[in-house]
Amino acid sequence: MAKATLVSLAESLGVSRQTISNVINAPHRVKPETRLRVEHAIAESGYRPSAAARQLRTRRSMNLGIRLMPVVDGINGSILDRFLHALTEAAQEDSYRLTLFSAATDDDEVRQYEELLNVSDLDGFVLTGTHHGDQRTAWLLENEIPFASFGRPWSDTEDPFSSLHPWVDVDGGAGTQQATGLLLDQGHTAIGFIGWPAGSGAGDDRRDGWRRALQAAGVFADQLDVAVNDGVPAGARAAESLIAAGATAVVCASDSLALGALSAFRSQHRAPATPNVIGFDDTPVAAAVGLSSIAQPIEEAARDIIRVLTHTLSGDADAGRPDKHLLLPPTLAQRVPHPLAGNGWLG
Amino acid sequence: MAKATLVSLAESLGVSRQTISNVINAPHRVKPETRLRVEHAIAESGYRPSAAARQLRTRRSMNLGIRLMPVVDGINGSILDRFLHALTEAAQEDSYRLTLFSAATDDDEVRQYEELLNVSDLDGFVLTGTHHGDQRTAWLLENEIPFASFGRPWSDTEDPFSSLHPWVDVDGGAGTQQATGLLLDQGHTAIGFIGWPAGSGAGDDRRDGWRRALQAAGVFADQLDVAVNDGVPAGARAAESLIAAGATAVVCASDSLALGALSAFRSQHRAPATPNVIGFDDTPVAAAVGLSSIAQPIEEAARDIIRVLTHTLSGDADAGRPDKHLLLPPTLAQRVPHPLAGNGWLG
DNA sequence: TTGTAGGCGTTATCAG
DNA sequence: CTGATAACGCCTACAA
Repeated sequence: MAKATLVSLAESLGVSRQTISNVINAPHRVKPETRLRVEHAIAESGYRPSAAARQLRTRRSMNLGIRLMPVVDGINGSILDRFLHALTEAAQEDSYRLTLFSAATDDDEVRQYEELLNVSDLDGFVLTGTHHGDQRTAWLLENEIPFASFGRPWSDTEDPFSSLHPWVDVDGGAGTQQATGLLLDQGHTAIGFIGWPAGSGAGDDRRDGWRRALQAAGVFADQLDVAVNDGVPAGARAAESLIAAGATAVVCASDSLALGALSAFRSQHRAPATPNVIGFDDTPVAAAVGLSSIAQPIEEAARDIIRVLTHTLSGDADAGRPDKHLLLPPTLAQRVPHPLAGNGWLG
Repeated sequence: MAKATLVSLAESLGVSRQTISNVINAPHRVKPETRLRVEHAIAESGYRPSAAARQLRTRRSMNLGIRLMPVVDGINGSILDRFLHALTEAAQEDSYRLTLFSAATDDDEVRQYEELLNVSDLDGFVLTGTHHGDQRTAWLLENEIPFASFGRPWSDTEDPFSSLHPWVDVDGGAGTQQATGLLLDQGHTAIGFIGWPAGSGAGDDRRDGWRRALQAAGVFADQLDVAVNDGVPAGARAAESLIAAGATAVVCASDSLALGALSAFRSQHRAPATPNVIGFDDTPVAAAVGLSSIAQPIEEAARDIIRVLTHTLSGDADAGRPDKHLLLPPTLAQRVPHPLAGNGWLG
C-alpha cells in the first residue's frame, strides 16, 4: 500500500483534502463529528504529513541548528554530551529536531547560518561559547533570526539583562562565591584562586565571585589570584606558587586546574581533614578522584533554552512568555577524597 | 531583492529553468558555453537550490540520523564529543547534515526511524552501541534502510565480516593484547584483567585479547580474570583482590576501572618504575593522571562510517567502493605517572 | 463548516 | 542539447 497523503485520505473519506489539513492544523474549525472520522482515518492509515511539503509551503523546517565547537581539551566533553542530550530531548518534545554543523571560526559559523537559513530553512539556532564582541549574535540580531544562547552576552558596558536576545546562563560567580564561603567557614583565610587570563567573560565572572566572598570576610589578598591557561600541569604550577605564598586552599575556574592544584597540595603536606581544593564543572574526573566541584545545572539550562526559543518561534503573545534572560544558580558538589585509598586519592 | 529561484534565474537569462537545473545536477548535459553563462549567473545572484523543494521531488533530505545514547557515567562523554564532531565534519564535506534524536530504548529508536523516514525523508542512519541480538539492525536491514554502525554486529555464530550491513569498529582485542604484551616485556608475569561481565561484545573482545597474550606467553592464569560492573570503586576493589592473588599489573576494560585499580596499587606499595595499570579509551582522565590507556582512533572511525554510508547512498557501482567492514587498530598511549607530584599522581 | 484553486521550487519525462 | 509539461504534498486564501 502506498504511503497515505492528504489526497489519498481525502478521497477515501469523501472529504476535501482541506478538511483533513484543518483537522491537523486547526481542529477547532472542523465539526466534531467529521473531525473524529478523519482522526480515526489518520490513525488507521498511519498518515504523517510530509516535512518537505510542509517546509516548502511554510518555509519553516522545524529544525534548530547548533554548532559543534571544536574539541579542545576534551575534559569538558562530558558536559557537551549532557547538554546536547537535554537539548535534543527538549526540542523533540516540542516537535523540533536538532541539526548539527561544524565551523572552524565564528566567521565560518555566520556563513553556515546563511546557508542553513537559505537552503534548509532552519527555524533558529542555539549558540554556545558567547564572548566579548561576539559577531555571531550581532549578525543574528541584525538579520532578525531567532536564537538563544547558552551564555550571557559579555559586555563591559551593557547590562546582560537588557540584552535584545534570549539567553540562559549559569551564575558562575555565585558558585565560586559559595565555594569560597565554604572554605572560609572551614577556617581557611588564605584562599587562592586559579583562573584564566582576564578577558573571557565566564572566567572573569568566576574570579569575581571568589573576590566578593573574600572581601566580604575582610581577607581579600590580591597576590593569591593567579591567571593561567587551562590545563592540569598549569594548575599544579599555579597551586605551588600559591602554596609558597601561604595559601591553604584554592578555588579553581575548571576541574583541570583543580586537578593540578590538588596534586600540588597533596605532594606538599598531609591531606587536610577537609577538602581544600574546589573545581568547576563537576566533570567525571572530579567525581572519580573525589574532588569537590561547582556543578552547573546543564540539563535545566538546555531545557530553558529550548523553551524560550520555541516560544519565540511560536510567535505567541508576550503573555505567558518565559523569562528571556535566565541566570541559573550552580550547586556545590562536596566530596571527600576518595575513601578507597586510605589517606585519599591523591595522597 | 527577492531570493533567486530557478524561474527568476531562467527568466533573467532567457533559458528554461530546466537548463539551470541541469547545470547543477548534470553539467555534462549542457553545452559548455551556456553552462558557463548559467554558472556565472548563479554565483552572481547567490542562488541556492531550496532543500525543501528538492526533498519534495527526490524524497531525499541529505540528512543522516544519529541517536544520542542516554548519558551514563559521563566519563566517556568526551569520546562522544570527538566522535560526533568528526562525523559532522565528514558528513558536511559530502553535503550531508546530521540530525540528532534521542530514544530511551532500542524499541523507541526503531519507532523514531519510522518517523524520521516517513516525515523527514532521512537518507540513512549511524548506529552506535551495537550489541548481541540487536533489533535495530534487523529492522533496518529488513526495510532496506541505508545505515552503518560503529561497532561490529556481535554474534556467537556468524562472522562479522560476512555481515550484510557496513560497520566500522576498533579492534579492542588487539589493543588489550598489545597492552598485555607490553607488560610482559616489562617483566610482569602475573597480569590481571578487570573487565565487565561476559555478554557485552566489546567487553568480551577486550578480555580475549588479554587472554591470547598470556596464553602465547604460557602464563595464563584463570583466577586473574575479574568481571565487575564499570566504575572507579569497583575497579579498586577488583584490583585489591587481584593484588591479593599475586597480580603485579592489570589491564582494564575501561579508564574508570583502571583509575580504581591504579589507586589500589598505589596504596599497597611504592609506585613501580614502570606503569603497571593500563586503561581503555584514553579519556581525559587518563591523560590527567598519567595513566597509560588504549586509544581508539575515533575520528578515523567516524570518517570511515560516513564514507561507506555516503557511498551506499550515492548508489555508485561496487567498483571503487570503500571496504564495507573495517576493523581499525587502536594505539597504546603510554604514560608515566604524572611528574608533577613527585612519586606519582596517586602515590 | 466545507470545498476549490493556486502556488511553494524543484526534478523527471518526453518532445523537439 | 534544450524546452515544455507534469508532478511531489502541503497550506492559504477565498468562495460556496
